[in-house]
Amino acid sequence: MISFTEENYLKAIYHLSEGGHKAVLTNELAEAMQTKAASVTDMIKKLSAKDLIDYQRYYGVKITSLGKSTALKVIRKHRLWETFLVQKLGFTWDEVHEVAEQLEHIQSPRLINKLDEYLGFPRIDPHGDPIPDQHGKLKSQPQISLDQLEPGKKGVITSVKDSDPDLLKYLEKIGAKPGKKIQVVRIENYDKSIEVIIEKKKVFVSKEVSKNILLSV
Amino acid sequence: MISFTEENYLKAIYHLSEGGHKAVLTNELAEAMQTKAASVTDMIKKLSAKDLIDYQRYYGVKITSLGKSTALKVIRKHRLWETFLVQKLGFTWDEVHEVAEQLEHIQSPRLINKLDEYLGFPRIDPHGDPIPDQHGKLKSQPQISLDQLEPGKKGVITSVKDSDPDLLKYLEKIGAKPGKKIQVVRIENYDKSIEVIIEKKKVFVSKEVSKNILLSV
DNA sequence: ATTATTTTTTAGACTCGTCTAAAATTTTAC
DNA sequence: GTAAAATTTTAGACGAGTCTAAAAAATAAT
Repeated sequence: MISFTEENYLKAIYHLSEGGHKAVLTNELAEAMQTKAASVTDMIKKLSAKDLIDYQRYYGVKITSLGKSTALKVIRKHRLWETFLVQKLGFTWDEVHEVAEQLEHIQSPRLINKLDEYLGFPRIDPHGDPIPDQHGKLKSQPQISLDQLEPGKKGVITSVKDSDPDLLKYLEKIGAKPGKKIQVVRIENYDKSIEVIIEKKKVFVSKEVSKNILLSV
Repeated sequence: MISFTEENYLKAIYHLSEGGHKAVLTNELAEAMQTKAASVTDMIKKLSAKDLIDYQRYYGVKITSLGKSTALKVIRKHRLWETFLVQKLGFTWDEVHEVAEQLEHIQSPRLINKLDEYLGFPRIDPHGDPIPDQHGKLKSQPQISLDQLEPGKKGVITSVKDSDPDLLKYLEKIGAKPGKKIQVVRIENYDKSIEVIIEKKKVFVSKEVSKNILLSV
């Protein structure tokens, strides 16, 4: 049986490795998990013993295919619960992350499949992130972040990277939600802040914010 | 902060004490929690230090009013989730207990109040048990168990004590669900099994089963 | 290429919840 | 009213997950 904590580590490794592509360093993981490097090393050994990650001392970890599908099953639950909270209970998209962090650990395949059905088998969550299937498989469309888009070019917002409530409330206010069209007007050379058009309105966003807005082009 | 385990102990103490009236003995609690008496003693000290129970060594524990409302808030969550699972996700009443045992520990007053609203502020759960309010207050109607009803007398099934799936499936089959009228025809002297009429049909139930069927008269 | 710095790992300890075995207390039996 | 039996508590230990401090390995600097 996989523990609550192990699931959280695995999820962090999945995200930091950008879906299992990069190796993840001990300190990165410690930062992400709000813990100390020594604790990470201990946990890494446990996950490695369960074949969820490949571990070589001093070289960081890589997630295995078993680890990846395990992580994606947790992410599936997280995103389905977020969808439920927004669509059925009337939460706003900046309120759901914390609660979903708890709900994602409920163990009941029957529950999650019934929930999926109840929600009408949604493909994306309220932040635009794709929802993995029962087997932990994810179809991901190619996407780039707003800071990589050149002036004049257009895209459609697919999702938002960070789940920080302040960021989400801000994006809500400027109308930057998944599904909306966005066009880059100008990039300020000094600080790389970007002038964009969203729903016919001109808006300025900082480079920091633009890195969190993901687009399909 | 109260832990997952502490919540479970407190709930067990509440139930074993029949709502806080009786003192609960260490061994009773060990039996209920599927653990050893020594472990119970340790946990009792922690709950006592948090003023959730009154503890005198060798004499068992009594739940305090703080402990009682804490337990009832957990029970509120349990029963609201059970109601959700049955009413919205299409679970049957014998399938919900285990999942609700997990869901009841989710910490989010906002979530549980939104859920309550979404369900239309239900007063009872799928087993007929009353749902406590936000403050951990419970209105309980007086009820007796079927084995205490005399021949010829009638009652309305209010709830079912045990949440064992086999019992619930059996009661479903014989039509003994909350809200149904029930009349005692005869009590067999030898084994105290009872012949009853539910929805115009004669049914025999054992004493063991009859103790789990609660009625208002 | 040797030293200095950063990163990672080990060693030992702490809390939580659990256990077994032994001691203390209460209850029951005679 | 004392002995036997049952119950409860203490003592000491263990695994999970965490920590601090120190050692080891890798990376960067001169």
